[in-house]
Order: sequence, then C-alpha cells, then structure tokens
Amino acid sequence: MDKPERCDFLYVHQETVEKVQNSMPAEEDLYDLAELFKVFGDSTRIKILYALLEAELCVCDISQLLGVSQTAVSHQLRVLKNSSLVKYRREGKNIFYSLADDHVRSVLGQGMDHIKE
Amino acid sequence: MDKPERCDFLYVHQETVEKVQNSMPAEEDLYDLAELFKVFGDSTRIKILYALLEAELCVCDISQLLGVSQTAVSHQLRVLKNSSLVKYRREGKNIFYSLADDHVRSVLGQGMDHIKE
DNA sequence: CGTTCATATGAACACTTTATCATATATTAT
DNA sequence: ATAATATATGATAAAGTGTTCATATGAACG
Repeated sequence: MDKPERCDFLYVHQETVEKVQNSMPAEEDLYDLAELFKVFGDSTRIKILYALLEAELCVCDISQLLGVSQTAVSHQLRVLKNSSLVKYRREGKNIFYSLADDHVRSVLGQGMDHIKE
Repeated sequence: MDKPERCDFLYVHQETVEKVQNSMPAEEDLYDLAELFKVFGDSTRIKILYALLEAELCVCDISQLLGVSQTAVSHQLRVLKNSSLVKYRREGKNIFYSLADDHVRSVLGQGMDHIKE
C-alpha cells in the first residue's frame, strides 16, 4: 500500500491510480461505449431488440406486438439503425428490420444474467 | 408467409408476431434490463466501472483519476451501488469501491466488441 | 471537544430524451 | 393521376438526467 496523501491536491493512492490510468481505454472508446449502452437503456428499444432476436419484423408488426405507436417505433428504429444494431430491407410497402449482428444477443444475454441474480 | 392485413387493425404478419410474442421475456424483466443498461449509458459511470476493473479505489482516487468532481463521482457511485454493480467497504475516512461481480466485466467486454468492429 | 479530511446528500439548473401530433415520402393499386 | 397504405420526419411539450453548489455526516486526531 502506498501512503495516503491529501485528496484535493494529491492522489490518495498514487501508485494504484497510475496503474489504473494506464489500463484505461481511450477516452473516445469509453464515450462510444456509453453511447452504445444508452441505446440499450430504453425499454421500448429493448423490447424491439428482443422481438428481433426471434424474427425479422416490419414496423407495423413491431408496433402491434409492443402496443406502441407506429411513430414511436419508427423513431426508435432510427436510433437502433444509427448505432448499427439493426438493419433493414424494403419489400413493397413494408420495411423489414432485423438484428445487424450477434453482439446484440450477447449483450442482452449478459445483462439478463445480471438481472436474474 | 401469412397474408398481409391492414396494419392499423390486424397484424401484418400475424403468425410471426404470435411466435415472437410467446418468446418475449416478462414485461418487468425487460424494464429492469433497460434500467440496467441505462446505468451503463453514461460516460462518467463507464469510466468508473473500467477503473474498478483494475483495482479497488476510494472516491478520491476515482475523482482524481477521471478529472471529475468528488460530488459528481459520489452521485454516480450511488447509482452504481443501487444497481448492484459496485460494492464498498469503509477503511477509516476512506470508502473503497469495487465491482460487485463479474457480469460487469462481460457486459463491458461485449459492448466494446461491438464498438471495435 | 472542536477541527480536519473523506464522502454523501439535497436542491437547482441546464441539457437530453421520448412520445405525440401533423405532415411528408414512397410504394402499390385503381 | 388519384387514392390508399406503410413508414419516416420535424416540431413541440413533458419527463428525466447529470453536474454544480451548499451543506451534512462520519471518522480520526490533537
């Protein structure tokens, strides 16, 4: 253990703090990571993602499934799209959304594990 | 494929929607999950968690390390504590925080994988 | 005991975010 | 073309969030 020092001017545990500082990811990555989790941090979007785990769905399906207005779903899908969490394809008047990759599944899974303790 | 129906009154793809509906976790779990990710969705808290991946730290250490005021750190630690993401122990005037369990590490890791694509 | 240091808490304010409403775009059918 | 359907977009209002400031608590020590 290193010597405690005054908090407002010196590190209390300077050695430890320096070690940790060197292990921290780049500021930008930490910021992006927070942005990503922010996207997961809304129950409407979580529901959309869970629905898309099972099947490709059009906006209308999602709207009915969740009991959320089409407009709200559309807005949230845009957020998910901007974070590359979902992709879409057009088929006539419908636009079908699906998960962009398998990270979504893992992230949701890890989160659910924590909840279920 | 099932027959498309009018969106505002019937499911567009009723069969699919029903299948998905049965696979959805309980409303409450989805809500809790969103709450959990909301906690990860702030860069100050993300930084705190990453710091705690490496070592147990007191509030002052964290404050210095991140260049964030003691008050702000304290407020955020409370949020993390309320979500059972961190635990703490007192040692004299210091209070040392550490990660509550290993889910944090996995969640952060999965998220970072997505970012790094 | 009173002081100092480490941390916590409450209120206030600025900033975001989300749903809603009205409207626009795009596709298909008549 | 016109109408109808599916989805997207922009503005607005309401709710939520994070930081700061001022202050409180709690421990150690002369």
